[in-house]
Amino acid sequence: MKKIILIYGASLAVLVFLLKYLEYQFFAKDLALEFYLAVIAILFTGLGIWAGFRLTRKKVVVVKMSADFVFNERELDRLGISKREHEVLEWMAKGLSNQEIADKLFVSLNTVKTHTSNLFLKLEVSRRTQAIQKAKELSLIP
Amino acid sequence: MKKIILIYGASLAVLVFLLKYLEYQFFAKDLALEFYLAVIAILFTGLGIWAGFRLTRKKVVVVKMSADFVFNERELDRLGISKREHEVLEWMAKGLSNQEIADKLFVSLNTVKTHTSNLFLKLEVSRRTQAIQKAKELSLIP
DNA sequence: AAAGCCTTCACCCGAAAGGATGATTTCAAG
DNA sequence: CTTGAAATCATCCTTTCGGGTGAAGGCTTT
Repeated sequence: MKKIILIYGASLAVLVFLLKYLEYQFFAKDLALEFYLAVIAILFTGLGIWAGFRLTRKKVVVVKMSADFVFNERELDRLGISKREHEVLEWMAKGLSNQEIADKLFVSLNTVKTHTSNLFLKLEVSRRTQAIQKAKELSLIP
Repeated sequence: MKKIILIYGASLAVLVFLLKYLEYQFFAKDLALEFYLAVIAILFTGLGIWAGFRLTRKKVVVVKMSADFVFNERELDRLGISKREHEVLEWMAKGLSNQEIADKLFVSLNTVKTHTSNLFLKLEVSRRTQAIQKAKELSLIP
C-alpha cells in the first residue's frame, strides 16, 4: 500500500520533470503547466482508485445464498484451502470426474489431480467421496 | 512490485514518446494544454482503477442450516432399488470404498461391485459421486 | 532480493472403481 | 412346481483415482 503510494508519487515527479524538460526544449512557455498536470494527475489517480474500489466492491457483492446454506469461510481458512481448490471441491461434489473438472476449468487433468491431492491432505481424507462428506459437514460446500 | 514499476515505466515511456511525436508532427506550438490534461487524466484514471483492483479483496457471508430428512420410499420403489443396494448406497455416501463396504456387510468385494453397478444403472449415473449426489436429491439418503 | 504460497503441468505407478457377462443359491409369488 | 427377483461371487478388462515427486511462473510479504 505504502509502496504503491510512493511509486505513484515518484511517477508523478518523474512525469512532471519530463514534461518540464520537453517544454524547455520545444516551447519555453510558462511554467504553470506542470502544476495543472500534477493536480490533474493526482485528482484522477484518486478518482481511478476510487473507481477501482467501486468496481471490485461490486464484484465482491456476489452474495449467493442458496436455500439454507451458509458458507463457512473460517473453516476454509483454517484448513488452508485455496480458492482454486475450493472450486475443484465444488465440482467434485457435483459428481464430476477429474477430467470433466479439468475441462470445466480449462486446465489440464494433471492440475486437477494436484488440486484434489492437496484437498485430500488438507481435509485429511483419502477418497473423493470422503472429501465431499467432510466438506459438507464443515459447510465448505452446500 | 517489479511489475508495477515496469508498467509505470512503460506507461511513462509511451506517453513521453507519444507527446514528443505528436508535437513534432502536428502542432509545432502549444495549445496542447488540454490535450496533455486529457492524456494525463485518462492515463492516471486507468492506473488508479488498476491499483484499486489489486488493492481490494475479501468478502463475507453467513447463514444457517436446517436438516430434516424424510425418506422417499416411493422413489426407491420406482427405481427398483433393492434393500441391499440401498444399504450399499448409504455406506457409499459415507465415503467408504467398495472393499470397506464389503467388510462392513460381510460379503465379498465382487458382490459390492455388483450392487454398485446395478445402482448406477438404476440411478442412471456412472460414478459413485454422482450416485450420492442424485440419491440425496431424491431423498433416498440423508 | 528472498522466502513462501498458489497455480499450473508432467510422469510414474499401484490401487480403486466401473463395465460386461455368467453362475449359483435362496426365497417369495404366480 | 416353476418363475423371477434378489443376493451372492467370479473373471476379464478398461478407466479413473490417488500418491509421490519435481518444476516453472506469478504474486505477496518480509
